[in-house]
Amino acid sequence: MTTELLELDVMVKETDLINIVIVEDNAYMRQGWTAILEFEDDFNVLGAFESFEDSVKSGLYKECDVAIMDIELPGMSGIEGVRYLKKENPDVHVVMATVFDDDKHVFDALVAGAVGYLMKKTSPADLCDAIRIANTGGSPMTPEIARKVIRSFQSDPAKDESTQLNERELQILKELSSGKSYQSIANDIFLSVDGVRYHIRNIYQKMQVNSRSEAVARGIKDRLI
Amino acid sequence: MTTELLELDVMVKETDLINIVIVEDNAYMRQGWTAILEFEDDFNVLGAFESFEDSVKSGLYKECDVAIMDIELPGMSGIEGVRYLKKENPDVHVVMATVFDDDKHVFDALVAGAVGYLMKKTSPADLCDAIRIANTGGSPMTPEIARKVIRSFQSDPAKDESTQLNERELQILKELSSGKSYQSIANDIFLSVDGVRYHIRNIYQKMQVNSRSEAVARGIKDRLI
DNA sequence: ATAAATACTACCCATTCATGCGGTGCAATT
DNA sequence: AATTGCACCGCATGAATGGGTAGTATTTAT
Repeated sequence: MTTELLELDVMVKETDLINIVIVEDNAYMRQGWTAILEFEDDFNVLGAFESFEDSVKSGLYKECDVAIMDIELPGMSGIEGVRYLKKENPDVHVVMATVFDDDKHVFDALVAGAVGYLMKKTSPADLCDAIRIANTGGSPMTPEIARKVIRSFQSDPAKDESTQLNERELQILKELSSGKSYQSIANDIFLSVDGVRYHIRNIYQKMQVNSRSEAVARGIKDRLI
Repeated sequence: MTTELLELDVMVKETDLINIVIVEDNAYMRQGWTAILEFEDDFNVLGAFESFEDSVKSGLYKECDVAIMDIELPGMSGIEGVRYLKKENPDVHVVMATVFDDDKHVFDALVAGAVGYLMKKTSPADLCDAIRIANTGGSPMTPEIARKVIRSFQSDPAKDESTQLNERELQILKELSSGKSYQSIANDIFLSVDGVRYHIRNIYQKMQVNSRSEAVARGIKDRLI
């Protein structure tokens, strides 16, 4: 009777439509995506949340096919979210959609279990395509991101000089590891604080990190210190 | 004539009086010390400066017997200052007078070349005594500081459990080394951000450091990570 | 000779950190 | 039953950090 009809209805939806969950803290972005995706005939937006925690509470993941997730979220980050999802609802295809395109974020996300990685500036059409790709087992990503991924497989020892720290940077990295403040380092090596910052930026970029402690940890592990 | 008299005058001063340079950025403290020391018959305050750089520019160190120096200074720190002085004017006896009493600051100062180490709360009388002690080749320091110094010689491997990181702390130290923010760590180990902070405080205290990168560096070197 | 590249210097701004202080709940001790 | 110690939570604040952007002087390349 009624229940059977309802069940049938659900069945049809589940098999025909791609069920989507959106997690994005920016309200404009979230609503924009929701509107775009709702407009597609083969999409069904189950819910849109501003934090990963909220999305979990909704319990929607068990019927979700594809999740679009921001990395920068209040509370648990998108990357932590993916990790969590891979344990609890491993069937959900998670696509990261963020503003970060540095190697670390990309790889962290992919390692954590994301199947795709988009930039937020991706066009609506591409976003939709990405979801369809993810749903059918593919890995949507921009060419730039793809390049990064590819590079990670080839030429592991292909460390060109652009990833090597020069004398100055090495010196500063050592100072960093000793816990000195920028100001102290500047005094030690006769540079302005901003001069020190200039080198530190470069160090972080070369080492693909974004904090002092990461740089120190990596530096020690790579025997640079 | 006049010049000879002047020279004689200087000679007398140099042999009779203890020539002192003060480096302390806090104006109240600086003026207070100056007043206290000027009041003593055997002291001669050559100058009082708010930064080490200023004190160097004055050129007074070449006739200075004892320098009282703060650690926390704008620009070059007191510890860096001592290091500098030990090269340029090694005959100056530097006494650190600061608010820090943690092992690291104490040892850094002493290693850098300071002969004494006082707390700022030291009484005027003790301060004067300290200067006389320093001038005659002694090492003035409070009993607490002395204890720290002594401890550094005895029982190097006497690491009681109070300096060992427990399970929780070790776990957090590892997270710290990976560059995660407090918030991320909190999510990872199911604690509040302030709970994480609580442990980090303890870690820093046990490891005698006061920054994330120092903790990471030490942790790796001590094979805790 | 002019255009890049390099090594800084300088500001700005939001976030993160370090740290002090007080408070809560719980378990072992006395 | 009262006390103490420990793990943790919250709040507040100032300093340090990271990232963006832009400008300058000196080399180096073209």
